[in-house]
Amino acid sequence: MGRRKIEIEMVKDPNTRQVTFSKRRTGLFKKANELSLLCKAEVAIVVFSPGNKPYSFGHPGVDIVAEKYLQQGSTSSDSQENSSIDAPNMEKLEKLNQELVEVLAEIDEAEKEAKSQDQILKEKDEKNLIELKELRDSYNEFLESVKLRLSDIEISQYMMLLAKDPVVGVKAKSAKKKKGSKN
Amino acid sequence: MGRRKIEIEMVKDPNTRQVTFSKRRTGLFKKANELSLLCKAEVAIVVFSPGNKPYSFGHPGVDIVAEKYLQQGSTSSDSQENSSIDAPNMEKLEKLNQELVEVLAEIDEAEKEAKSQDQILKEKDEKNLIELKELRDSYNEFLESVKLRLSDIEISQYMMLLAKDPVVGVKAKSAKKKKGSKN
DNA sequence: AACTATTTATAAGA
DNA sequence: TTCTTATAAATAGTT
Repeated sequence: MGRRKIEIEMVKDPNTRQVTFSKRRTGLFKKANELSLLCKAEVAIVVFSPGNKPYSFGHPGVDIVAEKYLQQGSTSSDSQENSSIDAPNMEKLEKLNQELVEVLAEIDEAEKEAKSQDQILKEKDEKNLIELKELRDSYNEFLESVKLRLSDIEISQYMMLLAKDPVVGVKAKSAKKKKGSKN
Repeated sequence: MGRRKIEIEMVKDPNTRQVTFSKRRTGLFKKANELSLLCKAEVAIVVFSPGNKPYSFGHPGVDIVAEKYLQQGSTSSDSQENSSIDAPNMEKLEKLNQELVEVLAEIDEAEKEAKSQDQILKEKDEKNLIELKELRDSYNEFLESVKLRLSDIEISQYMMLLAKDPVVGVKAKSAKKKKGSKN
């Protein structure tokens, strides 16, 4: 899909190969994300770059999907009653995932509304200004939630390390509440 | 990429959804295969269809790649003690933080501009429209990067948790491909 | 399951 | 390295 067709075989030039990897990994993850959204499917991907660096994508989470797969894939003929991951951190991660899903849906909605506004705005400029402000609000809201989730992670294990490089101070301005649709 | 553009949201019609799932799952696996061949990268994908049926792809194999992940996840393999995070994970968080900072700055700027737009808009409403679009774009961009990074963090932690448990028997199921590869 | 009109991904190039 | 842009590839709706 580029300037010219290429054979699907190892790219010889290391530099080009790295570039190709980055582009295609991004594309792969994007596709995976779309698949999960369009079909309510759960997806988990793990990739090792040519340099052997690990990358992963998961919706609702690599851990969750992997766990599910392991459960079904290897009929739990376990000798232990240890069937699920038992760690307080796990709970936090799941919660995080849940929130992410919700926020994503919210953002998506806001985006659509913004689109439909596009048309209306061509006639009403004032209305456009209002929309911009609202979008900004939901924007801040989102940032805040992200910050909270990061905090959870920190608490789990990264706190100490992050101490020297604290999570961004999101200056949540007037993060009202989600935008209401008036149409 | 079809007769017409579609929104990335749950396909309502069950039948259409199933068809979409099949098509896109095939496409996703194909992309994964190309990535592994072009870049000598190792890839593993697990997907659950809307009907909750598992599908997987792996090169050289789901189990192999998963295993590798587990291995790397617990670098310090000589201690029963769960050592803290390693440098690579730390890097990811820092990178995430960095991006957050950048986006915040961007938002702030956009906000200011929006304000000044208040005046200009009384004369030029089109300009405002553009502003709205740009804000929305950076919005999506940021969302995506955060989402991907969160996944990375999740997997890292998951690996560490799992390292304590005996994970096994992932039987590579319907992996479409089966090309010969010198592992 | 095939077929295309279109959209999307991306190989080169800047 | 990030941004274009020409082209290849994926795929939504159709048959």
